[in-house]
Amino acid sequence: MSQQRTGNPGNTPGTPDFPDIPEATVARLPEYLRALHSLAEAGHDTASSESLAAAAGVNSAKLRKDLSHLGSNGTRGVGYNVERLIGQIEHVLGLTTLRAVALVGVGNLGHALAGYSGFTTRGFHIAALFDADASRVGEKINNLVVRHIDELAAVVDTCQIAIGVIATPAHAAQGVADVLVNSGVTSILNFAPCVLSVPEGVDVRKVDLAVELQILSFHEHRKAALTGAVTL
Amino acid sequence: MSQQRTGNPGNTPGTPDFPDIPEATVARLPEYLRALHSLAEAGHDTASSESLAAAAGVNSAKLRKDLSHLGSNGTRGVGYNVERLIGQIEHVLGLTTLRAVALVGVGNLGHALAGYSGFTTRGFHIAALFDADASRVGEKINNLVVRHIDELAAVVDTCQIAIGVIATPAHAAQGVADVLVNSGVTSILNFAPCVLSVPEGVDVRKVDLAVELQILSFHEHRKAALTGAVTL
DNA sequence: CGCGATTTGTGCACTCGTTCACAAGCGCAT
DNA sequence: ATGCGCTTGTGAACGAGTGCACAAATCGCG
Repeated sequence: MSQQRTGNPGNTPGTPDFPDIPEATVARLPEYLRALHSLAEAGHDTASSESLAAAAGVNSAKLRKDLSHLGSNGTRGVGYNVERLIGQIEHVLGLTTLRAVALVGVGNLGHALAGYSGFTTRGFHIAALFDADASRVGEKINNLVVRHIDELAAVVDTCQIAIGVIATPAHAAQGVADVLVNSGVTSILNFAPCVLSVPEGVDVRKVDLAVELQILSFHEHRKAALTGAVTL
Repeated sequence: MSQQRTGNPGNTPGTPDFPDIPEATVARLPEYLRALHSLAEAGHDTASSESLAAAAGVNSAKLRKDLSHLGSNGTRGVGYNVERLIGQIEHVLGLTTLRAVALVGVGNLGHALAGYSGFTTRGFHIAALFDADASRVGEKINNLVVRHIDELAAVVDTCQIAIGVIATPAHAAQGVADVLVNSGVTSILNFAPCVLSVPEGVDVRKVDLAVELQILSFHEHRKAALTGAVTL
């Protein structure tokens, strides 16, 4: 996974109401949430750490430790109450309110993201689409009209948008990030293959699709070298 | 970043020719590669660890240690030879040969991936598209015709495809993974929000776009709680 | 009511990754 | 040729994350 984090350099304060949760745990909570939803659909109303861990693809000790961070209480001898745990994780992740997201760049990837149902079904609402290309402005995708990027500040402000998604070419990404930040966005998901510089307090996560393939390529390469060596 | 790894449980053998490289380092190499290309385009022929680290968004000590793992030699007092280092990283990542990739699922996301230029420009060649939906078969995307998934095994075999990308709905993903593995694919990039079970020796990386947003949501939530507390 | 089966929560040891700080090496100017 | 400034490579300290193993807690049943 490729990612880039900024802001809050290491020290989660840890107020009583807001226990400090390790970043590694936070990164796994969404996966647990997905697994829980899947178990709930299958009719389970409780789940043991063992079964839940299997559904989430981790080992059970790690899962228990992770859940312990959010003051969770399963019942010993029984397991976790699925519905209750879903609620707890959603609360911690801040998914109790639908979050509005601004998507910038409706090229190949942006277009797909705009239509991706996974966002809407998991706590997010794509509130507005933007592009710098005037010829794309006005286009309608999924009942949302594409606006020119100059309107971004105004829309972000009126819609109370805190999260921005950048799906532009790399050369445009930093400029878009600046506009987003100046408009009040404090979290950015960046699909452009470049490093963004943002002021402290703004979180950036980076997803680079080619990077994932290159990591796989490494393992392919290694496997090939090893089996080759074995054949000798 | 959300990811899922399988196979080679921890122990990279580390043959003399193939030094054992920590997974964390491997995950950063593609980013260094991108930064190097960008520096090369800008006309630099050498780069210090400091400047390269800045371009890649890491600190210089980490970068130096990472590069030291691949027996790299920069020159003290000068820095790294950009072209040479590009070659070295490409070699380690196995990017010296163009790798063929099979893409399964040409829905919203798959469609975008098929057209994503970032793959082709960075060492990969999408060799074939597949879908289970007969009404999509025959459709042409980017000069590639969509084939029915039943043809997958044959095509993977004749084209020597080792990497598969799954961009199907979650419920279809495991089935597709099984077909891929049985056809000889040994690395899978999974965009479906579910855990795949694959035999040992097969590598799986998972990218879940909604998970990234949910992680950002957590930080938003935390920031809101903190500034709220400060205002009190 | 008590006992055994089961499962959580967690202290501890350990591995892995990061960061610091500095010695060794290189080039250039004098 | 020598010394000086710069940069790499790395040993060592540190910190975060993982996994084990077990005590504490809960339920069901006799």
